[in-house]
Amino acid sequence: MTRICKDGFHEEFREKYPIIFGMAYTQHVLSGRWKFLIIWFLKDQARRFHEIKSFLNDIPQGSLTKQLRELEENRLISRHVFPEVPPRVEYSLSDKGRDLLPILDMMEKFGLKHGEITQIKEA
Amino acid sequence: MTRICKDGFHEEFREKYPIIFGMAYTQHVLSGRWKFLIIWFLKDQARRFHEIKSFLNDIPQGSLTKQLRELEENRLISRHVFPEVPPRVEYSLSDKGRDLLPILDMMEKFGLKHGEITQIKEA
DNA sequence: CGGTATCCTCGACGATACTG
DNA sequence: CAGTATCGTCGAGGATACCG
Repeated sequence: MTRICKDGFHEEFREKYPIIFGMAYTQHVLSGRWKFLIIWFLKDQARRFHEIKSFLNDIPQGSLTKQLRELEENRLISRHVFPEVPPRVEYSLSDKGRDLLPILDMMEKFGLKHGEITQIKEA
Repeated sequence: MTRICKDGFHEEFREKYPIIFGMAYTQHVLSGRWKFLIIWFLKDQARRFHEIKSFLNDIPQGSLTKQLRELEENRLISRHVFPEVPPRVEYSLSDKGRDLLPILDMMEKFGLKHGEITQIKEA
């Protein structure tokens, strides 16, 4: 019987249980409340820090920075610093990040087909 | 400019920003550490509580119950109680849950293609 | 403009014990 | 067998202030 260990997508899983490894890895890189929105927002063009922040208007700067750093560590996006004053930084999708778009697309279709709002409290 | 509000996939989003609503909803129903593994495990056949627990051997009973309840609330799985002693409960995928399988499949492919292990500490 | 640095809250997750 | 009930931990996310 296949058994899952705590470390989720530990390296040994890649050979032993590739399916689980694959799903767990993808869930991992997309984990976080804003990541898939950021990826979707970058799909057509590079965007500046402030543009992303405006798009996600409720996100605190600190959180956005953290999410962007994680996306960068996982090579889903690239960060481009222009040596200008005032500073200017652009984020764009990498090829790896672009490979996620079909998944986001299917998630969108699933949500639109099946989405029901239950148990959402009013603000 | 499209702007995201805190409530994520609030009802009004369905009309205003269907793409965001769809992705957010799908992320929501799949949120949780074990859910996509449970769905994947149920893909071919109904499974008893204990079978699922054995598959996810590190999961505490309480956590498993909670994940199953949430999946059931979101209509991704069905719960079937057999009136026997000792009790017997089977979980199976609903049609809605089955619609997630292609997404899990793509997540698997993405993970296998791009998965790199970084920053995982040894147990 | 595009960040860091702190501190805090809150809920997911988990460990353990008990039950119909 | 398949759950509840309770309590504790831990870290993501968020609020706020300051910086190159």
